[in-house]
Parts: sequence; C-alpha cells; structure tokens
Amino acid sequence: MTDQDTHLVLERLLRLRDRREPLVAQIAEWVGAGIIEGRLEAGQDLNSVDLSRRFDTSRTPVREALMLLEQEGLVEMKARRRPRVAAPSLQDIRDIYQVRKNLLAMLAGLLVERASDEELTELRTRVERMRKLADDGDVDSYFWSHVLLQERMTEIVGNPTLKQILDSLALRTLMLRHLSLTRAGRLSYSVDDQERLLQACEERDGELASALIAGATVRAQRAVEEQLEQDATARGRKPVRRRRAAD
Amino acid sequence: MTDQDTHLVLERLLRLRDRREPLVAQIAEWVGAGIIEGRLEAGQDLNSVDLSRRFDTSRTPVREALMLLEQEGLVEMKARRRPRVAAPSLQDIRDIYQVRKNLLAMLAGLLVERASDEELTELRTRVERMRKLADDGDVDSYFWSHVLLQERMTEIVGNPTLKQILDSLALRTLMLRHLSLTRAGRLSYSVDDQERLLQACEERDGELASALIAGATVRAQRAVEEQLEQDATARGRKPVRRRRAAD
DNA sequence: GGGTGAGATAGTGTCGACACCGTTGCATTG
DNA sequence: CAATGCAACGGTGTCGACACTATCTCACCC
Repeated sequence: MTDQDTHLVLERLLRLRDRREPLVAQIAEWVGAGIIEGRLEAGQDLNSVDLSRRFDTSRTPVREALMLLEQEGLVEMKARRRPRVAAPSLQDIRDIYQVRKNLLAMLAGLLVERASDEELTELRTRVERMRKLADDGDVDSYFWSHVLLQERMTEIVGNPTLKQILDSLALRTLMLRHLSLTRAGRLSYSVDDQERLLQACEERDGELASALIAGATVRAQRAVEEQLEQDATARGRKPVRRRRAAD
Repeated sequence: MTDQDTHLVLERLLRLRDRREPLVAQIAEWVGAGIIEGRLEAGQDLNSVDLSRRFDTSRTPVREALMLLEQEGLVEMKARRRPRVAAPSLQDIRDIYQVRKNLLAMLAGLLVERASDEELTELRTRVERMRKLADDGDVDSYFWSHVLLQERMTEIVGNPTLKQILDSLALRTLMLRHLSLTRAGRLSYSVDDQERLLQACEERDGELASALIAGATVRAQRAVEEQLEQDATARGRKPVRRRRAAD
C-alpha cells in the first residue's frame, strides 16, 4: 500500500470525486492524510494562510477543503478562530465507538441478508490477503486493507446513507486506529475477528455476525484507550491532550 | 410555533451558533427552512448569484451556506454545476429511514439507561403539550414540537456524535415528514407512539422502548411513502420526481 | 422538421485586496 | 512581581473581478 493508494482511499472516503474541484481535493487529501498518519498532531494550527502558501493557491480552496474535513470530524473550526486539527476527548472517542458499534452491527446483519455468494468469496479473498499481511507484520498495508474491507462491505450492502455515516466515523477513528493496530498482537486478533465475521456471513447467521463485529469494535476501542493511556503516562504527568476549557 | 422558532430550531440542528458567521447562518437558515417548508421544491436551482443578490452579499458566504446544507443532505452540489435542492429517490428515502430506525432504537435504549426521573417528567410534559396540539390539529406546531422532543432526547442521552447524526437524518426526513404528518389521522397515531414510548421509558424497559420507536419510525416512513405515491398519481403519469439520469 | 453545432449567456471556481477581530508580546500599574 | 491594558501583528470573513465552462439559443443542415 503506497502513498498513492492512501490518497485514493481518502478520495473515496471524503467523496471528493466529481463533488469538488481537483485543487480542493488535493488539499483535503494532504491535510486528511497528514492527520491520519500523525504528521499533523491533535490541536495543531491549520491556518489558511500557511496552507495556501504551501499549495501556492489563494485561501478560498483551502477554506473549502478545511470545511470538508470539519464535517468529517478531522478538523475543528469556530467562526473567526484559526482552524485546528481535531482533538477528541476520551468521552468523544467512546461516543464515536458506541455509535460505530451499533451501525456496524446493522451492517453485518444486512450483509448476511444481501451479499451474494460471489461477493462473500471476494471478501474471503480480501481477508486471506489480510491474514498474510498480518503474519508479515506489515502494519500500514494491513491498516488500509482493513479500511478497504469495510468500505467494500458497505458497498455490498448498498445503503449509501449508511455508507456515508460509517465512512465518516471510520475517518474519525482512523487516526486512533493507526496507533492501536501497532500494539503487539492486535493485528492477529483483528484478523481473527474478520475471519470469524466472514464465516458467520457464509453461514448466513445475522445475529452472530452482528455480535462478532460489535465485539471486534469493542476490542478495537479498548486497544485505542490503552494506547492513549500509555501515551499519556509516557508523556509525563500531563494526562491527555484534552479539549480547551474555553469551549 | 412561529417562523422565529423555526429558525431557532434550524440554527441548532445545523449547529450554526459559534460555528459560522451570522451572515452565513442567516442564508443557511433561509434556504434550509425554505426546503423543509416546501417553498423551494426538490430539484430547484439554487445558484449562488441569485442568492447573493437576494441577501445583498457576495457569493462567498452563499457558497459556504450551501456547503453546510449539502452536508446535511438538503442540497446537492457537484463541481462546476449549479447547486440544487436535493431530490432523494424512493430508495434514498428508504435507506435513510432504515438507518434512522436503527439509531433511534439505540437512542431509546440509552434513554432508558440514562434519563433521570426529572428528565422523564420533562419529556412527559412535552408529550402532553403535543397531545393538545394534535387534538387541535395544529400541524405546524406539532411538527416542530416533535422535532424538539427528539432533539431533547438526544441531549439527555448525551452522546454528541449520535446527536449530530440523528439531527442530520432528521433534517433529511423533515421535508418529507411535513408532508406525511398532514395525512389524516397521522397526528394522533404519532402522539400515541410518543406516549407509549415514554411509558416504556418510565418503566425502564429498554427493549420495549427500542421496539416502539422503531415501529413508530416504520409507520412514519410508510406515511411518507403513501403521500409520495399519492402526489405522484395526482401529478399525472409522471411517476415520481426522480434523480436525473445524467448522474 | 428534428438533430447539430457555433455563438451568446450566465454561473462557477479562484484570486488578491481590505476591513475587522483574535492573539501576542510588552509596558505600565498596583 | 503578577495582573492588566495596549498596541502591533497576523489571520479570518467578505468582496468584486476575471478566467473558465456548463447551459441555452438559434441558425443551419440533412
């Protein structure tokens, strides 16, 4: 999985194709990728003057790109204040995972109902490739394959509204998940989860599939929280980079 | 419920307070209210030149307001094409209600878990007022009270992510619901649903509350679909104003 | 007469400018 | 020395202008 692919995935998750000018898309992809990869850290200033200089454009397309990322929860904008990289609180993260868990359970149920055998075979192929990546410890490739897998599932289910919401929640968790997947052992747990989920789908057991994906989500959340905890203690007494009190 | 109140509700649903300049907020509220009230009909041209003339501003804040409404699904924008009032297909509507049903069930479960007795009393008062409005046949007031009731419930549950998604879905269904609630008998059915839901909450029966709200959502969807069908046949042979083939 | 294409029309995307406001650093005061 | 006020700086929101392009109109052709 190259940088090029990263941008292609982001282009789809942000629904940039045909919806925005290439210039805006380019900026949104660069900033979005930066946030997810951790190149831009939470709370960091994203003022439109600097960005417009970097891309050698005026501030108008920069503002538009930032507004796109704001709606996906990656950027925080308040009127007359400088935009910043979003810094979700622990509570925010829990809320997001709670909703995500619920919607993924719904997705699994629909997948069991609607996926054709051919589509399940395709998903099976994907998971097998992910198993390989996990065994090789190729975190980055695994990470994006995971994103692609869920994207493909939402496509198969064919509810664009659901897909859009799940994509948005996925983006919010992506910066966190990138951390959490690097935790020792997470990769193999994760791929186990995917295999069990797919098996339940093949057996057309909607209840089980929903329960499995919900469980996997809870485990992902736990891994994220542990990683945050660890980061916090490693960073000194400063507990967690938290939202400003001024809010 | 006056026009003033309508705009206040929209201001909250669109999260305009502190997030956008008053000028942008004003435009977004006017257009949003117009779409919901049916003053602007589905598919109608929303070019930024006309709007900027109407509000005596430049096109910049107009574009920003339209982007806000696009993310809420009220407006469709494609690059280099004129923005239009969204025209969801029947399938889109079904998809939206499907997701909404699921999330409202989640909301009901959380409400049972988390609402204090005082908060339930407050909700009870609201529903009683709605009963009165329904008996009086005051469709508009009932309509907005209904919106407020659900907004309050999401606040009580205290999951901002969930609230934001439900608000967005609510906006999408609002233009439809306005139609559907005018159908004879819908008002009293609707208020019955709300009363049963609240009773289940008071009895702390999460399963029942979830089932009730899901059922109510399905009934609301059915009413919308019947109304659309009726409009379509009344409008001649042209079946349903559908999305352009050009997409 | 219906389809085709060139020209006219009109709206979008982007730009640089400017007024206004949030922020920062410093001097002043208790 | 900490707190407060002020002034310079820097960024945001809005504007009008302009190039580019989707759309409309109408003459032209078969």
